[in-house]
Amino acid sequence: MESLSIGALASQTDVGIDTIRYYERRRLIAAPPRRASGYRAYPAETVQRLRFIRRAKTLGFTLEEISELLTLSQQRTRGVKDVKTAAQAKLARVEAAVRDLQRVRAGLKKLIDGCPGHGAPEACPILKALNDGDST
Amino acid sequence: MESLSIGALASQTDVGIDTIRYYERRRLIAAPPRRASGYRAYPAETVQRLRFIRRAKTLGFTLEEISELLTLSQQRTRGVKDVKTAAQAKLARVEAAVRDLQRVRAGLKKLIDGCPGHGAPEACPILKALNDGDST
DNA sequence: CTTGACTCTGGACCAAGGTCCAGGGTTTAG
DNA sequence: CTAAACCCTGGACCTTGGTCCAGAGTCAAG
Repeated sequence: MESLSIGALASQTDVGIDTIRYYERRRLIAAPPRRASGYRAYPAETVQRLRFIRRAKTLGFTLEEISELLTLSQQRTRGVKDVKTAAQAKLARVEAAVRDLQRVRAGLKKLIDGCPGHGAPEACPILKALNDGDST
Repeated sequence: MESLSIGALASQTDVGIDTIRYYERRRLIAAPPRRASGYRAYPAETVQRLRFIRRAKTLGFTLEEISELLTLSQQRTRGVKDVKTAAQAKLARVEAAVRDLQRVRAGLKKLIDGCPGHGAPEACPILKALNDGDST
């Protein structure tokens, strides 16, 4: 059996050593067997697991959510349904976040477009809106 | 001169007492004069200032950024230009965040649409993408 | 005067996701 | 053999924006 030191694992997955140990504490990856010296000896498939985590993170999943995905993905058939459901729920949260940010974007843009960029503070709609309310 | 206790200020602005003291530590609001008892005695205009902060927060500004806005808005004419510039910079950051989230949204949606929702894990594009990469 | 509501300070604590450190032991190349 | 590079543990620390607490003092109403 090939086994990897934590350093080798870190460089193959581009995940920091401290982060790998942190994931172990968070139980995202199993505690690996140890050598006589106490060094962690990872089975090769841990590479896959860490890459899974990395990719899920770029999709915006939290570690908590990834933990659930990992558990679900282990179940042969039931898992697939639940994974899809979880992904759909996440999609809904992402879409809500997009809408929130777009509302903010529109508010900011409106203020900026109305601001001459010079003159007295009273003439600046940005300052005016912040001071007087009506910051739609 | 009217002056407000911290509790009165809190209820007029809908900002928590602890939060007001926190803003004082963060120097978003000036340390007010004290009564003989040590109680804070706020001038009436602090209400405006706290509302300014609240509105800027709903526009997505961080406390750090709000601190800058407040400083800038105090300067008579130079301030207006800089406030506009700061708002534009913030708008750019918000727009970048929207784009990031939309990229995530598209990635998630694609995976979900390709997932049958049942059957073997190998047939699920969500799990496949997370395991094998290519999670565009 | 008494009671309850208010305020003070300093510091601890929370989420999330790590990062870094000291003070050791281990492994490996030369 | 030695030095560099690696690894171990436990715990402290970071960011952001607060929130909560204890133990003490103060204020207003009745």
